[in-house]
Amino acid sequence: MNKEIKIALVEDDENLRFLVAERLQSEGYKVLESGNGEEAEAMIITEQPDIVLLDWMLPGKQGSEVCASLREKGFDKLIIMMTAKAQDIDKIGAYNFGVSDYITKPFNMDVLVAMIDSKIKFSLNNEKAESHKFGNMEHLPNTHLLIRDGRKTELTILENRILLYFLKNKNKVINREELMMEVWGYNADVNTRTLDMHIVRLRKKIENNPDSPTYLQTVRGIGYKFVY
Amino acid sequence: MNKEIKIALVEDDENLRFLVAERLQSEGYKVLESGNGEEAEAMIITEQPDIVLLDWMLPGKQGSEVCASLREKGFDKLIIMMTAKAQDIDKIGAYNFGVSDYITKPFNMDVLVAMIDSKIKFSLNNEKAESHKFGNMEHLPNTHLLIRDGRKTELTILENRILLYFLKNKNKVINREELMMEVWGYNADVNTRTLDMHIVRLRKKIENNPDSPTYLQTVRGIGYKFVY
DNA sequence: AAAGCGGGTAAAATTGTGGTGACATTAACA
DNA sequence: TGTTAATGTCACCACAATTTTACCCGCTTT
Repeated sequence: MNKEIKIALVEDDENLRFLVAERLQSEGYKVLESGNGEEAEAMIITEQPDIVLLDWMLPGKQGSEVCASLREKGFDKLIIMMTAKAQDIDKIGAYNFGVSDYITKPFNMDVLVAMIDSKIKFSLNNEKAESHKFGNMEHLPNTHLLIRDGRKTELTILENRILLYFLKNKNKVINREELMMEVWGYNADVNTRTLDMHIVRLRKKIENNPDSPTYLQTVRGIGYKFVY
Repeated sequence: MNKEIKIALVEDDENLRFLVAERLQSEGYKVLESGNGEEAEAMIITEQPDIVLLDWMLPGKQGSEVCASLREKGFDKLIIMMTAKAQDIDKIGAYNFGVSDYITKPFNMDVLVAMIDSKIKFSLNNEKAESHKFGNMEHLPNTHLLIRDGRKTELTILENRILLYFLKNKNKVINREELMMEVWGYNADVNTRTLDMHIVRLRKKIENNPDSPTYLQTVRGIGYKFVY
């Protein structure tokens, strides 16, 4: 390993924390431990670890708060949420807090390590997290954020997915079918109006003047295209 | 089928794999099989199949890892995840690993085939990014755009279709019937004036001086021809 | 229990495209 | 040069595609 990777582990259950920390250390990572939200936050800001493993249920301060707070303070590395119930995350809208990914407890240690390895490789390759700029905006798909002149707007999961697809296919006319396939998958059971609705909502977030869109343009009779 | 479509099938359950592979082959696809994540990865990178069918639960390396790893290595084709539990995918955040779509096991073979067909249809369409140049103009049929010295003009569906047809038959005299057939199909119930009208509108966009067309010329008594 | 959020839908409002008739212009040929 | 048929142009309108408004539902948090 050519660079020491720091991982912050925020978990109040000491047994679990010990287990995870030991395993991660044995994998060659440097582990920073904390069992408390407030403390963790300060530590993370000063230490700037490459990955944060964050428990969802923390005494005092909720994981979501810690996460949102870190993002506020400009922390842009990976945050992996650890949660008890599988369904929680999406329901909770965790991505809106800036969570990059999550793993459900109880988890297999191998899976966790694999996940981290893969994330690390990715973020090292890309140095910075993936990001697309257009006009005075910047889209950070990993954090579901849209930055306009420094001000942040949160995107929902669907908005994020739609925008990302457009950005990957800029200037190309995308028909509704294709877009729906991309967003809802093959078993799309939503009607076309719904897609249009999401376009409207997205426009409100990305367009300087949503009434006359400059980026996300309609192509009458076909679908839309993203121009920049 | 004008092009051989390659599908990589990564599944450790040999019975299932055999069934799927056989069906896909009978549909005319070339199938590359693998029951192991590591091996599959190498194969996919070298073979570059058009679609990867990837089991989520693999011995050794998780499907998610394989997927993420493939994406890192620049593999940008479709990856369809096959998973046991319906809820898993969204919960797991599979899209973050680069999964394009998923199908839940047990699945109906017909559904799988339909899904693949439909996916293929799009990804093949996407490959062609044609462009036709004439004079100081450039026509991008996929974007419905006409670029004249860097300035863009939008084309409507019909304009785009008509222009494309002319460009594919440059210097050839096209009679009205043929053109109407091309644009409105065989049950065209529009009158001839309508076609002329579209020619006029198109000329306004493509001709430097629409009053005396140089590209889209009239062939009195027959129809039109596109000269360049 | 109530409020807030994401996301889906129906229905009304709006808009742009394309079709048409009426008329002008042109080209061909006597 | 006059006649005629073919083509060009204009202004208008219908209609379908799209946008907007307003609402519902399920879920979560307080």
